[in-house]
Amino acid sequence: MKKQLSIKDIAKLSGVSTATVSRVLNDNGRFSKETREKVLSVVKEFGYSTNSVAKTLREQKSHTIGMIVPDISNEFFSSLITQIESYFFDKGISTIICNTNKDAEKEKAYLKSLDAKLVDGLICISGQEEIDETQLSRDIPIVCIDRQPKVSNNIAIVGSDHVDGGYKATKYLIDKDCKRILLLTKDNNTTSSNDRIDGYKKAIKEAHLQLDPDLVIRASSKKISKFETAQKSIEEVLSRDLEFDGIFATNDWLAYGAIQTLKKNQISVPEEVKVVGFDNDSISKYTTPSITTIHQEVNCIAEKAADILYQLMSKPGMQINEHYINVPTRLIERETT
Amino acid sequence: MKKQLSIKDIAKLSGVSTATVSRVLNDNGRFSKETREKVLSVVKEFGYSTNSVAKTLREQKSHTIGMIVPDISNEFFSSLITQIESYFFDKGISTIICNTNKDAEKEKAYLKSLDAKLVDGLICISGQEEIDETQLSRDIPIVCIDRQPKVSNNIAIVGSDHVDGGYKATKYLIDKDCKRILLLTKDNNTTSSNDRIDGYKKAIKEAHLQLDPDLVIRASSKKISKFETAQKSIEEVLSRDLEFDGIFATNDWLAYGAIQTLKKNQISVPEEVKVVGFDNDSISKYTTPSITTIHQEVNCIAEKAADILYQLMSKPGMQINEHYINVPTRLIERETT
DNA sequence: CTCATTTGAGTAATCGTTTACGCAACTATA
DNA sequence: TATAGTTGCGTAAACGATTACTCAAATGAG
Repeated sequence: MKKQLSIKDIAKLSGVSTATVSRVLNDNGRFSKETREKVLSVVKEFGYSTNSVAKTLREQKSHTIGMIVPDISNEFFSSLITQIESYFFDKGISTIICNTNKDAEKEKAYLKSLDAKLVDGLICISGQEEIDETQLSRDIPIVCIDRQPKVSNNIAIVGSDHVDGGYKATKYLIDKDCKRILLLTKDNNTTSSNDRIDGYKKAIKEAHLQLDPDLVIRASSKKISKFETAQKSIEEVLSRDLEFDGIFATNDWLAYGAIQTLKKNQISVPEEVKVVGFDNDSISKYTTPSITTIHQEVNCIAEKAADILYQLMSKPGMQINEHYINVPTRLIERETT
Repeated sequence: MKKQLSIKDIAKLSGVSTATVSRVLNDNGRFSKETREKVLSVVKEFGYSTNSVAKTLREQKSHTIGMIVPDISNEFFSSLITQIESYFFDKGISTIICNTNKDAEKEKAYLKSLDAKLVDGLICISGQEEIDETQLSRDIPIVCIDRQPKVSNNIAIVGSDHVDGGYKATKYLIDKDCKRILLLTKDNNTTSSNDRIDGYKKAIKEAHLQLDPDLVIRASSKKISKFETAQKSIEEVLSRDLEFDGIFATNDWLAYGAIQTLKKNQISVPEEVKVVGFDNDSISKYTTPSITTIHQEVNCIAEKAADILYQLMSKPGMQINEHYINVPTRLIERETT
């Protein structure tokens, strides 16, 4: 049965006080070279490592950030996570990733738990509603990605310019001579997809095309994958004999599902219908035909979010000068248009 | 500036001692109905929530488990994570997910950090080497998934029966009349892929086919995606004019990459070459042709792992009776065979 | 040699909980 | 009316670190 060694044990073994051991380990305060050697050798020999719970309690600082994410299996999210986590790791800060599975209750619970764990910062990625930072017991620095806070007191919001992304995608289809463009999206209510839809509408209006509500499909995605959601929606649309010559899908898996369904119905892409997706997910790159899509600059978003959060954490009381940081998107032309 | 309330504040506000507040909040010990009401109302009014760092320090129990995973963007892993996390969430235990990005140093650092955070249990998923549980300062219950511990003292190892999976895949190709089956795998050294290869060899030998080392491709996957890895390997194989009529790829993205590359080279699947993948990743289901694959029972693996860990956590000192829990795989027939 | 300064290290308070222990005030029993 | 048992709650000691205060000893300046 292993027993964790405490700083007291090390103090006793090195013949000094706990204060001295602490000073040596944190290289903070005064001690002679000899005591240093002595303490370090004891630490090494007996394999002591500091109890970070006690350290956190005393310092009121956990050297840890929390990250709330709706779905780690989403490629865009997992890239963000990986990069942000890596950024903070290099600074000696560890990351607690909380996967809420899009469950609002779970999100609340995790928010509370992170708060109680004294995390030094918070990154909140996407989600159905605003993030409710009001229930936090302390003023924790927060950065949102593709998400709004409830009271945007001193919270930065980083994300792609989704309106412009949606606009670019739609405009591109229009330029390719599409007249009736189907908008395919899931029925969840994230700010990012709403923005993309706004971009779509903007482009349609600007081109003086008819904004046909029938062409806007908010597909229910209960318990089924995005692919299947798209499949079902397109089958349904085809059965209604609704005419369309272009599809803007608000993510690549929807686009992919749509394309496969069109194929199955002997409708050729891009000849009869052109398709644009969103996210530049691997699937868009590797499928045949490869999917024209709107690329989000994940690296840039991750870096900006991490940078801002780190600054907020380092300088308590710092005020954010820019609340919204919009990162431009990029259209990637591929075979579906 | 918000200041976190402590139990002392609540005690003062309710006119009782901290002990009583604690007893009420944990419903543990004796107190009158009136004090209960009083304390709870104060708690509600002032929005107190307990500091779990202090609680953890005092209880020597964090109600938290750690999970070490090489790559959260892998679909199999992210399913495991989601399910295990959900299992423990329901039991009031939160999960810290650590993404090591396949970096051994990072893994060590995170292991140490989780140890220092006093996690009550540990799940270690896959990885290049054995998990080095010897550097832990306490006896933390551990369950490995597709992974070996360094000293398998009292550690359960859960996972698919990869040998059998590899065998099934290969045997199936053989039954479909393939004579020269290419094995396509990444050059990383995980136990699971090694096992799959063993299964391949077993099937080949059993059928008295020639075990041609040229047919075993361990593709280098440095800095490129699995798809590209497969692409490169197959191009290379084709340029060598190596003959083959079947491919067993140790995961679905490799299979997918291989299929697309064959197509590009006017080799038809399944007519000229039949392909079997592994994992039953979404891609295998949704691509055309859909990929025959070996399904891993993620739900079952996740549940078993979680169950065992939870038991070990609940009954300290409990001995594991079964060290290896092998979950059978299932072949899913699709269009590539 | 004297007095001021620097150096090294110990003492004890603190962070916010939980809980063993003790004790007064009730309640119940005979 | 004693006495035993129960109930409600407060006191204080942990948990394992950090750090503000001390203070003796060593060092330096004049």
